[in-house]
Amino acid sequence: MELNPPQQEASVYIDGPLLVIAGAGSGKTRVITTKITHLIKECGYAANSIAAVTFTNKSSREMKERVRQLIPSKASRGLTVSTFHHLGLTMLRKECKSVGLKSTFTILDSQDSCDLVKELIRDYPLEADTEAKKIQWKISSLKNDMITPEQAMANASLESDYFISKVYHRYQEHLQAYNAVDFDDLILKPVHLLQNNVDVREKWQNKLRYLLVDEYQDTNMSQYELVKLLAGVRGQFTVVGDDDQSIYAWRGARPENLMRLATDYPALKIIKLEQNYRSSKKILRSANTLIANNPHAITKNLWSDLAEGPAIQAVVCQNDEDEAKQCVSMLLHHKFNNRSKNSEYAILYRGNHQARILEKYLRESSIPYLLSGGTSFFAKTEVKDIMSYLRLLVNPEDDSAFLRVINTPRREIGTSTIQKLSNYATSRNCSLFAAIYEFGLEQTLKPKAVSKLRQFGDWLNLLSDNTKRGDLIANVRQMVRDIDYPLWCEEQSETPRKAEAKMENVDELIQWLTRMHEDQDKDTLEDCISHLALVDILEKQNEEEDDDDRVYLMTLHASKGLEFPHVFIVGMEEEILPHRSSIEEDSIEEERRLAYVGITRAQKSLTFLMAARRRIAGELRESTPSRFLDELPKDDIEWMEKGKPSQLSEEERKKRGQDHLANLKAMLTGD
DNA sequence: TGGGGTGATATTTTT
DNA sequence: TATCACCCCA
Repeated sequence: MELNPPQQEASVYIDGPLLVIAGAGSGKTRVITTKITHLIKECGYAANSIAAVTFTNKSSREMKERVRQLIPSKASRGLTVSTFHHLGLTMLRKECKSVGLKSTFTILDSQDSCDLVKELIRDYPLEADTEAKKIQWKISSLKNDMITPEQAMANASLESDYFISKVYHRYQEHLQAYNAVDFDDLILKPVHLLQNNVDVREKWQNKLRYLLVDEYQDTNMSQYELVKLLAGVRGQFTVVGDDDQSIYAWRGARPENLMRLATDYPALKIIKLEQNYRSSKKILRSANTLIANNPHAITKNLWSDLAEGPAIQAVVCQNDEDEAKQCVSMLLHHKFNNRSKNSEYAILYRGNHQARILEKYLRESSIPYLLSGGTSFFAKTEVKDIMSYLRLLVNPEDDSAFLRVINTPRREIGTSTIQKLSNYATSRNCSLFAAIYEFGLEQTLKPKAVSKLRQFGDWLNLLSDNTKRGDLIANVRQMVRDIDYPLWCEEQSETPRKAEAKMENVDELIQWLTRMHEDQDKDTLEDCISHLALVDILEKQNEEEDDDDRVYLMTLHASKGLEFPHVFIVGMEEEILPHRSSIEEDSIEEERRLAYVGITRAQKSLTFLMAARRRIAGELRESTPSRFLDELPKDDIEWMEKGKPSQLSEEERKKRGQDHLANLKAMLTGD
């Protein structure tokens, strides 16, 4: 398939900074990947001087894959396709000395940093009403806005803000002391480095001579700054985004960054991709009509060449149970009539809790589904355990890893021993690991406890030595054996099946390590581990499980960037789709964009569902149809009411419903 | 150490 | 109303 004229223009334009406004389904990834190959093949750019930046591991993987399809891997060797955070990490690894980090620095995940905040506010029990999660969130917001603790303290007008900035200050001090960074630092530290160090800045500007950024409307302040610093005055970059798909302002994204570019780079060229290759005319018209209710800095007229398509359905159900039931039954009907596969359907909703009831009915009808947004692979205990061992192996000073691992599996080192060890380490201002071998420890601890600790320390030292010399992966496997981890898994699981699943996860982790070790020429364990900490294997697992045919179940947020032939959006009600708090905070526009994102996921058919009554926080409440439904073109929407109580008794209806489902199932399976 | 009882809490989430 | 984190006790 050929590129259309604006796509073509965007992929060959290299005379200066370029902003591509890419409407939903307009083929932006194709433009980016084509442009990368164009830069390498036609414009003489070395692959290793090009960086394409995305937000998620998933999209960066996808982009890598698509580049691979376009040019031989030899030609793209050295090309950077990574997330913002990966790019930041790469820079930090190379420049850690300049920002006061030892090369062994570790990355705290959100759980770790939350624990750290919790620890920090423990000393202020009076202020504990604002709990750790919220404070962590605010610290993160400040960091995304590039506000230093000092600035935050100076700006704080409220007592609570002042408190938060004080915690922020201490938080940063502790990170420094731990030789650790959090996710936000992966962007922020490189930004500060490039701002303050001309040599380093020029070095990176010369290394990365062309930048491409995807989903630009999702960049926050620090990411904007990073791109700007890397691009420099030369301004050789292409950014792609869509202001109508900005749905992450609540976590610091600044969609106005799109237009800010025009100010910062007067030479900015703007190209719009307005042909949609995804949705039927009716679906696209609905999306356009809806989003026209938002103010626009950039006008855009998305059009489609595809068929008119079937009417969009809006189904009013009795209550939330009924809504889920109708949704599943309509899906089943549709599937039967169109002989389609489960994987052609997606059910989208505003909040994760809405998934539960859908799951219930999907299970009842034995429809397999894929729920996105479960516990991430790295949040699983077994993975966290092994990761902590690995982190400790790389950096024995990593206290949080030490604490997690010291008595897992059990080593008969109890809380009181650890408490004393920790006190001692604090007084000597050294790491927990270092404290094990201090002479003074014998005064506070029983000899038995000391010998247990040293036994652990000796083991770790030996393993660490072996790892430096011998085969990395073999040593990791040896470690898992040494600690009898399979046995521990069995003890921790109710069923042998679960223990097995845990060990499979451990194995998956090691396999990832192996792969990384082999193909990304990361020869040291520490490189592998720090990279691994940034990769979400869950996504990978999902993809692998994808080949069986399942209905997709996900939030509207999670659906961005995806497409499905048939889409159901449930909970089209006031206080849910414009969410209640968004109504209160007067941020309807982002909610409208969220609805827009949902609608534009659909290729062929689109169905809205709503419940006339809904259980919210245990209370049955009347609900009003979402205002967004009123904003859609009337002629394209077909309204219907379902689940009206008939003369039949509740029992009878229930039975008929089940019979109906059973019939459908029989038709489908007994085909 | 794990289970049970209790109380708070109820958007969206990636790295 | 349902879930979850947290705490305490055996």
